Amino acid sequence: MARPQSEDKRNAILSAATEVFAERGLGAPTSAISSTAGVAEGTLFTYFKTKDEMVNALYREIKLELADAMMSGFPRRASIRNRLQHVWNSYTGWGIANPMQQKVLQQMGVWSGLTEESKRAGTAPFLEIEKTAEAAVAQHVFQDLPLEFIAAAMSALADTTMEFMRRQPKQASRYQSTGFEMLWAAVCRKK
Amino acid sequence: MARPQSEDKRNAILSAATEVFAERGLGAPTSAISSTAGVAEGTLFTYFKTKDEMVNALYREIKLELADAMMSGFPRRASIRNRLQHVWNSYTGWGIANPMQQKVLQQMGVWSGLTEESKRAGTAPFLEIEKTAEAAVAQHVFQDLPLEFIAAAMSALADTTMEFMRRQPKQASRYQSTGFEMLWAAVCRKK
Amino acid sequence: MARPQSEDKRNAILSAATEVFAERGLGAPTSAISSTAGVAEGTLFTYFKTKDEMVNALYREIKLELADAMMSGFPRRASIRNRLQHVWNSYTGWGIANPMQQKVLQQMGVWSGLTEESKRAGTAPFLEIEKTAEAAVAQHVFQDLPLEFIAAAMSALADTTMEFMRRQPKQASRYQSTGFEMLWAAVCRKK
Amino acid sequence: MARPQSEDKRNAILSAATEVFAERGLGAPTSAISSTAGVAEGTLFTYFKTKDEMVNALYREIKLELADAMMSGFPRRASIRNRLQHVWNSYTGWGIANPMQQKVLQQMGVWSGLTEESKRAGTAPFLEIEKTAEAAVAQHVFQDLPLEFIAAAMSALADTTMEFMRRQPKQASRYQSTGFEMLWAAVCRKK
DNA sequence: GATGAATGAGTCTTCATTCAT
DNA sequence: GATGAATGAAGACTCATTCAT
Repeated sequence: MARPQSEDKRNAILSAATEVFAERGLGAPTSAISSTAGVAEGTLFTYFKTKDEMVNALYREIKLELADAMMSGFPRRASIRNRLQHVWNSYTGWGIANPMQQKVLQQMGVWSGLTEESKRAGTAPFLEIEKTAEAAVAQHVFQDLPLEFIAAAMSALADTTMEFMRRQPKQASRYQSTGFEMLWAAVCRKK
Repeated sequence: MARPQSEDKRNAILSAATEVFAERGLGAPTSAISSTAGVAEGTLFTYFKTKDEMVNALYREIKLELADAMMSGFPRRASIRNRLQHVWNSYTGWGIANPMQQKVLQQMGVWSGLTEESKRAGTAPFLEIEKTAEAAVAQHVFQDLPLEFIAAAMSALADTTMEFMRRQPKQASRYQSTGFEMLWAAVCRKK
Repeated sequence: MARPQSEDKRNAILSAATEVFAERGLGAPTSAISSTAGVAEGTLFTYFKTKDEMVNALYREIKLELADAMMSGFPRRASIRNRLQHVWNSYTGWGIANPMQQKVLQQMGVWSGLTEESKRAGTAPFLEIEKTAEAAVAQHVFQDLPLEFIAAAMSALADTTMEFMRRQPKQASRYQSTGFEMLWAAVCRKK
Repeated sequence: MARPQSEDKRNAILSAATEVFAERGLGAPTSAISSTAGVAEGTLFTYFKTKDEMVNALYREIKLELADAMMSGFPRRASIRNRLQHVWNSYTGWGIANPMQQKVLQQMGVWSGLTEESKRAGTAPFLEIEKTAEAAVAQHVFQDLPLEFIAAAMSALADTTMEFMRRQPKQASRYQSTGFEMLWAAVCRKK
């Protein structure tokens, strides 16, 4: 099928939205986004039916980017600890490299407009990680807890860690590795 | 003197705000709040100069309530672990008992209108806890990390835990105690 | 009859109104007036049924003061020219001494809420002056024009003169006397 | 390109504003203006950022129209008296023909929102007249007074005259010519 | 009578969305 | 498809006036 409209323009809009939302919150006007994107106000609505739909699309886009960053170079055969460390490092690394995206993601966490479908789509690309976690539970490495909970805990701890990495850039790598040790300790089965 | 400002009405407004914000986000109209509170639209503005000021007031109010809940019965003389457990239990307990307040607090975490003063006022009542943490670090029980980081990590983990306690009420107490063990493991100095 | 309410408070309100209106225009809120007057917001409405009524009252009050200033020492027996000069000097003198009152009076000139009755009441105290003018017309000193027109012309010229007296205080007395000569020339019958 | 801003619509808004302001004062709501203009409430704000800006624009527009009326057919070579008479006649003529505009102009005279820039822009087109007046002073025809004062006096006298022309239309031309004679007498150097 | 909290209609302005060009 | 003017329903906030104290 022929790709309608211009992929470039769509990206420009989402990228502008990221910038604007990071700075002014999800309440920022669409006009600020279109002007940042260098397109007309109306154009936004030829790519997205409504603002809410656009925010949902952005959510999925960012989640995909994040998944990409995390899955690239994923050491499928390494030990569980190493795989988890990869996840941790790539997640926090991505967050530091993409502060706006991460900030927007946080805002979307308390936004009521996210559709269930978006939430589902947002978690889908992390399948590989889930498998690792499943294995970890099965092998009695992790505690016997729902994967979702472990994932959420990791995400929460990572967000906290990133915030401090950003606040004290000189200590960034120390926070990153300590954060991981904390996660590992938290998540592993106790002897 | 004429009718004095009524503490009741002020509370009704803040309480309505909690309800409305929890449901519709901080972007909810003030008119929804005043009507929920059963007062005229203008009345809100005799108690708070602007909407932003009202949100800031609400933030401080909730933080105070939370501090109250956490500090009441604080076992000043108990072991560090027991003190931390008290903190954990009372925090998660409060969050489960006051889901709207907790939700609103989370939204305020990504809200740009919070004044520095409010943030300061919001952390002030947790002094006792801070002291415990300081002692824990000094006694080499906790890892050598900034207190703020430990606090943030705890708060993040607790929020996550509460979410799952709410989702699976039957497992609530299991989540609560496992969550604490995770925190304790994460935060303690490794041998 | 016993004087109801306090004359003092009424005066305080009107005086505050003068001050506030001079600075912020007739659109200024009644609350600004009551607070300047040092009374409660509601008090204003025990002295005046509505804001409009209050403005009308203020108009009459100021006009009376002005009349007082102009009629005191009026040289009833002097020549027409001297009587007119007295009027001119006392009017401009009053305006310079009472800039706020004069400013408010000007604003009321383009205000649509002035009642016909107020307008009538406002001109009444100038009867003596009118008589002078009538005499001047009768004696063929003034041109044969409606008194009202002559009065309006004088008032307009005086307002202009005062404005310049205020702008260039060092030239004030020069403006005052030149202004009068202009008026006299304008108004006298030509040979 | 999309629909460009229409000069027509802008004019419709300013014209409606003139009508509404003349009737109800500058405090009239913008909604009255937009509805009179036959556009949506929001449309007004695509043409003018704020109400104040719109009022300033209207001021300049009216002043320009007035200047146009006064400068068209200005007898550059005629005697000073004839030039002044042209000014007088065209001013009062314009005022009678455009009562709403003139009323609005008067209201703006006591309005505090006029920017300095607008005031400057408003006087600029009257340069030719100023030159005449300068010449008149230089040639010892006019009294030695600041031009601004002479202009203000003329304007004040003209406003008064117009008011009476309007009140007694049958006497209009008599008022007009008498008014001019008064001005001329007032302004000329005395022998 | 004095007070000032309470009221709610009214104000300016914003903004998502539509639609003529 | 792209544009940006047009729309009008909100939204936050103001203010004259009322009324409980």
